[in-house]
Amino acid sequence: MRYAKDHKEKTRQRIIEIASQNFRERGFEGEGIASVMQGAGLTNGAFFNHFSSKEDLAREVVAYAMAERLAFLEERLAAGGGSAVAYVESYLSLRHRDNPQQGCPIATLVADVARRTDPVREAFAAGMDALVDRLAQQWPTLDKAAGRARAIALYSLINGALQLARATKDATLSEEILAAGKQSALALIAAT
Amino acid sequence: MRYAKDHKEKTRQRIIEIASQNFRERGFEGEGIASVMQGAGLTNGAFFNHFSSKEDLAREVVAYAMAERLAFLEERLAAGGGSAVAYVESYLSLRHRDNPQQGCPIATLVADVARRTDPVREAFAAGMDALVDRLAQQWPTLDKAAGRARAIALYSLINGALQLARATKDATLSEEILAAGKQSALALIAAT
DNA sequence: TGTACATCAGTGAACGCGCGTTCACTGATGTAC
DNA sequence: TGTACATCAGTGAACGCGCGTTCACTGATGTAC
Repeated sequence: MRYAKDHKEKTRQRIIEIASQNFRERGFEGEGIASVMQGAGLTNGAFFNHFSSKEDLAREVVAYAMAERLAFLEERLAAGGGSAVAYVESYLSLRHRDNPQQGCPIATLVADVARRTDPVREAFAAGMDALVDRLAQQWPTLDKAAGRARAIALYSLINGALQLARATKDATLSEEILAAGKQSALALIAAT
Repeated sequence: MRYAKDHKEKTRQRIIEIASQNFRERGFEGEGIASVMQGAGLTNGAFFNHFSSKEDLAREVVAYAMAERLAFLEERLAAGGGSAVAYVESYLSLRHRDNPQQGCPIATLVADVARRTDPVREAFAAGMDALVDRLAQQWPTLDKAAGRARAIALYSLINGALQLARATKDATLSEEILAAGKQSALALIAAT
């Protein structure tokens, strides 16, 4: 073969990584294939050697970003001695608000996903389910359904607050939202 | 003058109403001017008699939809004898999940707003602020800051859950999310 | 009252542009002998 | 080892299309006299 055995696979992965940042920053519809390929150091024509369509890339990006997020959650929980407090605090920080391109894909892509085709939606649902399962372990005394319910509520709350804070970024309201979200999320974590 | 005094104003309003539905359903970038105008029974050329640009329409739509939502919240609170329970239950219903085009503009437009220009964002922040103030009255025993904090947390939670339920609509996860969101939201309303 | 004119909301074709996608071609490298 | 060939990731121009926006024109109606 012409290149090292994993050359093509590495290129494909690079495209997915760039796209996962650009899609998070500008949305699926706000970011074009040519721009993604340029970011990966390639020209647009090479795109279709790797993906059958933009929608195909969207599916890969959602799966990749959600898996990456799960790994990040694991790491943060481990660093916090099993507690989700540190995770929530970084989630509702100014740093996360101002850097969507490498932040939680739920907050940046959920609205886009709701408008896309089944394969993209399925990838999102699978990633979401895994995140919920992992976060539910935060409350070992709750049974499975109750743990998942609380994890879902927590994700709804912090993801909803983060999106609101981003949309109101220039108003004082934005920091009020981050603070209120944090307070309520910490109470939810600590509830008996 | 050629038409009745308020003819142009009525047309303008009709365009805003159609656009507010279509933008909620397909996003700002997923819906075109020609399609909005066709929905209003006009051709695309007439658009610029009423708005200076698509971004200008976006600003009007956000202001309109947020004001409409405030009126809806008022009405629901009044119907519920001042309680937000009925509002939350309708918010996290299958009916609302499946009809974004006439539902809460926060859930459908917040991600789009975060990526738009200042005028659109300011309209959103103003509408959001009014909604928070109104919902805060739900807890007359709390002081102003605490009431707003709780209103913000409640909006973050239900809006976040609704978006997640929409993105996972075809999976069983979707109804699990609605139920978990409802349970947690009702607890938040009732908290002392 | 009747008629000529002014107004201006709306029409519809055209504009340049960027999009997703296609495709004939290139050229660096691995393989065969 | 050296050389001819096969492979295929990547190039770059082209495609049709829909977008936001512009503009010369239309024609229904109110106004002036």
